[in-house]
Amino acid sequence: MSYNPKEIESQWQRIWEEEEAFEPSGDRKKPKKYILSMFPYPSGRIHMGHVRNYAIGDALARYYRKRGYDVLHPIGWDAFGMPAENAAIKHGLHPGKWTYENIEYMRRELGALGLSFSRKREFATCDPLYTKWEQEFIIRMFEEGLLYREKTTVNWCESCHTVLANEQVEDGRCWRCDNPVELRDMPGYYIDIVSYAQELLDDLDSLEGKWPQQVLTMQRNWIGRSEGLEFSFELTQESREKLSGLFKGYNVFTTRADTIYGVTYSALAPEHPIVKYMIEKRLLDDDIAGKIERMANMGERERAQAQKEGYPLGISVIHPLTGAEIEVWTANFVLAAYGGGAVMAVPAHDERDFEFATLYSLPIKRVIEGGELPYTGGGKLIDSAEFDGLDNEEAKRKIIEHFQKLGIGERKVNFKLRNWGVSRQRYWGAPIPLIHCPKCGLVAEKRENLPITLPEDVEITGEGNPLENHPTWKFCKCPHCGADAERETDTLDTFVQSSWYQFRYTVDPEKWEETGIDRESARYWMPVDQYIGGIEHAILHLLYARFFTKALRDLGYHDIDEPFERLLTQGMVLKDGSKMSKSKGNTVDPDSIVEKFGADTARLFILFAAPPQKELEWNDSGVEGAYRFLKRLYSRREKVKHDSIPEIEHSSLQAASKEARAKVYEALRKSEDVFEKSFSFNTLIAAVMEALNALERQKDDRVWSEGIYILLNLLEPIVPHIATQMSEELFGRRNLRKSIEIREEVFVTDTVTYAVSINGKRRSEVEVPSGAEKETIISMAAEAGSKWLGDMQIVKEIVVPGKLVNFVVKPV
RNA sequence: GCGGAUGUGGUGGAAUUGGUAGACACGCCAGAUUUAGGAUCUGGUGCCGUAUGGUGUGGAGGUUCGACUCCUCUCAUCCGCACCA
Repeated sequence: MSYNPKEIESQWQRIWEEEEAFEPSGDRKKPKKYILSMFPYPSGRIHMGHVRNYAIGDALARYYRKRGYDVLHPIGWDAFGMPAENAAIKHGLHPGKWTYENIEYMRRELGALGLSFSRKREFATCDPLYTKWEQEFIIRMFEEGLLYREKTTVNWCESCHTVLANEQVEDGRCWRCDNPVELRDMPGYYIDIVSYAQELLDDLDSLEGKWPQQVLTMQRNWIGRSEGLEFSFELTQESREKLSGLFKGYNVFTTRADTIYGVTYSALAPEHPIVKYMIEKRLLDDDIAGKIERMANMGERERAQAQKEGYPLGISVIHPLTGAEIEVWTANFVLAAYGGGAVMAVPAHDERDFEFATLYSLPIKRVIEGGELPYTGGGKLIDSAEFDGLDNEEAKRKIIEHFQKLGIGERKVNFKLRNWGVSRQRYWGAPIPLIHCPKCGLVAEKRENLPITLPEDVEITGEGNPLENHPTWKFCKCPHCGADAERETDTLDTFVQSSWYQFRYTVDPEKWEETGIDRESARYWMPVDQYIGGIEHAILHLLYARFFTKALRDLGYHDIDEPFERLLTQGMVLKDGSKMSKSKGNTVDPDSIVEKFGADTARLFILFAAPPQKELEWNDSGVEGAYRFLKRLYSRREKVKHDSIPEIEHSSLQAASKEARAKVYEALRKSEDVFEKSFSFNTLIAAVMEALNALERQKDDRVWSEGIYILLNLLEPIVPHIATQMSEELFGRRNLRKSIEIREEVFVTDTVTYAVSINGKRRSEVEVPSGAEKETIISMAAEAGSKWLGDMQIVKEIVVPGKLVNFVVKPV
């Protein structure tokens, strides 16, 4: 009977389903492993990236299950979001119906890959039961002041009709639809992630070596901590009067307190309140006011690329140490959202300040010795009063201390990270469970009324927020005073759902009604031992999920600090050198590969073609090669004549059989490192292929039986169907139940091959009895290399045990 | 501009971490089998050379008995950040 993947695969998938083979046992005395691949968005069909992601996770889950761990390996659906709503606009289909139909379809596709997921723990984030607990967390955050409402300038995507968080703007464009982002002033909800910035930064150290360096670096840069001095520039008397006494001054932040004596002007962001006030009160020329407004309204990206531009405001501040008057300008390179939207400018030692000063012929004053201006390096201070002669690093400390002593400035830590805007003006998301009461203000919905669900009867047109437009949904009573009130119609960013799903899986499904996160289960299962997903989430999801973990911990839901112990970022699947995409027409449909070759072939190819971290180039003939290997493996059933590992006296075997056993056990020895550390499945598969090749070169039945017994054990996590089928047939699956002991004796050989090199160049080789004395080895090697040693004087002999002999020679 | 990563046959990729470079696979070549194609099997396959041999891990130096591996410089590609004061 030849290899028939379809039959074998559907049979085992059915059996696993019936046996509920992949549910965790719940036995808390067993060691645990929580293996999690990032859950998919139910877009409609799976793609090769999914296959890769889940093939890696499944291999690990199956490996640990076999090693006796209780394994949690769940799957779910990141089910809220824009595409469902777009489909609704286009086809008039309700987003919920569209989503659940997609889930149904994709569940079948993933099922056909034979992935060992816990079925009982599957959920979609749009399930009301999931929303219920999420809304409770949001209410708790609201009560603790961690979630707040504020009107600010936001990133607005006109094509998505919604606001975006900072992290979701890439190169000034929407991360989802690539539309340029506009700035708008709007009220919205924010989560105070910045108050966790320090912990989020510090705990990255504990992930060192367990997360890819690249991701750690990206997160550190995104959080962007910097330390410096914050002080206030006081306006001159005359300037105060000009501003009707409404402003005394403003704060600035600097990391270069050492250059304080080099300040020659100061600059405000065009959005700064003082600038806004001056425009409003027509304190500037109309012409200039117009130009400033145009600067302020430029998009983020546009502005970053624009030429430096600025205008004097006709006001001055007083230098806090020298008392000198300093001109105040407004400039387009000053960011409103950072450090108070104002800077002290030191053109001699800052490139931006220099460029600006040169452009507008502003004074430049050097205060640090060193190279050409602008000079940003270190050195001794000059022209800096009592700080002259100090090294600039020391001066930083001393000057900050000086400010503190005088009570005019503080040491300050600033972060680039900004608070997470979670409002979305869309329908298909989790409603924010807050209510606007004309008397009580913004209040939380009562717990017993959760979840607040979405209305079914909506018209989704893409114009405006369907919840806002719904005739009745938003009208309610205030939970405090009973007055007529209105529900919040914004829904939550979908990244909120994916920020805590890793905890939800740990809850026993029987308790899903009564609890959102169960402390005891979380303590047992968390953190996720191995998380697997794409690098594109290096900031977004991974930062939010880390933050949520800490926030929920502090709200008393569990005791975990970091959600993901180890992270593997898999590379993309490419075809013809570029990412598979419909627009390029270079996609390969997983279903058709499974249909033609079977799931095992797809899994084998994808794990064999490249290490998981690297990009993977899809190759049709490579797939056929994988299929060929499985066919060959399957046909070797006939070589197996024993139903377990037979007794073998190693020394009595012929050389080829010894060699085969050594290859088999080498593969076995390699497997632990591959599954637990390196994840280089490609090399394990190569080792298995080598072992099979070596088995074919020998004839001993017992060695065959032992070899197949072990190789199937190693292959089961990678190609589970064929491995289980053959194991069932040949060994009653006994070979899959536990790890197999390594027989060290197979690595002991009678002779060892030594390479013979002369001056580091390999010339020959020689068989040396194992255990030979150094002198024997050298003389045998000299014999083998005599052709090259003839007229030479041996200066030095180097013996690397078991490897080679190197003769260092020179002409006589 | 700043930061990070990667450069090994025609291709995907190995190399026990300083010790025989190119495992394993794809492709290709030759042969066997087959009515033919496909499939399968056997052998070969870094480059130059008929050959003894030479040469070879992006390039140039260096350390070492010995370097894909360590150091310096350099080139290329990819990724991330991008006025964060």
